[in-house]
Amino acid sequence: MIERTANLLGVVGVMVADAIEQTARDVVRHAGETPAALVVIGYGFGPSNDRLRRILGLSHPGTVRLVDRLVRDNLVERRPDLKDRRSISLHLTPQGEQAREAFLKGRLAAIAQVIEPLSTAECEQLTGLLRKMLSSLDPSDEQRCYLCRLCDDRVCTNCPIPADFRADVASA
Amino acid sequence: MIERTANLLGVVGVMVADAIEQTARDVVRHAGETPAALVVIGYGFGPSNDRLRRILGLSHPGTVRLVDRLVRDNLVERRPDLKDRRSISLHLTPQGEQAREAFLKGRLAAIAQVIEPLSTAECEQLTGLLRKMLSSLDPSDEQRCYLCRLCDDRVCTNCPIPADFRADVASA
DNA sequence: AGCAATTATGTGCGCTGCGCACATAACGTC
DNA sequence: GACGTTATGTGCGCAGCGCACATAATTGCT
Repeated sequence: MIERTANLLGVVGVMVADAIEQTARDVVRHAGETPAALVVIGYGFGPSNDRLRRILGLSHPGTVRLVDRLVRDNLVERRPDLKDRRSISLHLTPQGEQAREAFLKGRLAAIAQVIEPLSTAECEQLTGLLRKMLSSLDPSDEQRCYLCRLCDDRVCTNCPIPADFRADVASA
Repeated sequence: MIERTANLLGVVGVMVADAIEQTARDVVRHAGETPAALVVIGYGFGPSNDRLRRILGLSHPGTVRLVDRLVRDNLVERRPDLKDRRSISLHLTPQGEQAREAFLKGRLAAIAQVIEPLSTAECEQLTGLLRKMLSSLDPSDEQRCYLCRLCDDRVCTNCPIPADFRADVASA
């Protein structure tokens, strides 16, 4: 019965998402895609407004206002893009780096609480199943970026769905 | 490394939650706790505003407005509570029943797509792991209700976290 | 070089979902 | 029958987001 499995995964999925959002509210004091923006900008490749927009799946004005919030909170700064004076380049402030670290750490801790009852062997089992689910997806590049928008790259080794914006990190 | 497992679960959890919310937007045309309200009211025990508020974890005014939306859309009706004339009793209209069915079906379908690459044996494995995670939780009754707020009771057999509001269904 | 089409950013405006403070009606208790 | 409690409903405002529009810089075409 795949339906029973799906139902349980639905409960756990929502539980995990709730825990992550709660962490975001506690640490970043913002909801929606704002914490994801913090994570993505934190990769340090200095994305433009439009690049960020595509990764987060937001409208253009929504992204502008999102960045406004982060700038107002001294978490992000807009730098001029020297190669294209229309564009801006988004970078984290030291406070932003700190907030990003705290959020990612809180995120992992919140999720770890859910898996805590599992034994080490069961964790390995679960890892295998999750990897299989993720690697079997056939999303476009943009969708992959969207999925990875909250991912903690420090612990994401051998990622089953490498988002292509990671490539920009190297070139930054 | 529990952290790598946690990170992957974070990605899948958000993916599942996103898929469920997308279904809600498509079918119910509302976001937030509105689809959950439809599911909970659909149990048919005629919850009061306050009962619903506690299950969904919303403020009282937020719940009133939520019900306003559902009433405006002809999905829910407020009936007088004969035993307590302060209270109201929330029930789905035929349209509401239909919307609830469509949402729950869409939810299962969306999640099933994520599990689809797994074999039958792997599904069983996953079910066991999910059940262990859920049954090991130590939430209060209210938290349990909150977790089950989107659950499809038609396929939830031998629930690891039985929400106590289910008991009201029998007495309704 | 010059001018149109494209691209990137920012602004007014409104919508949805939600919480706080407050008001009102019914219940229970003494 | 008066008072505290409980249940519902109402202004009001805020966060997050999208649409339509405006403006500036780049690209491409001739």
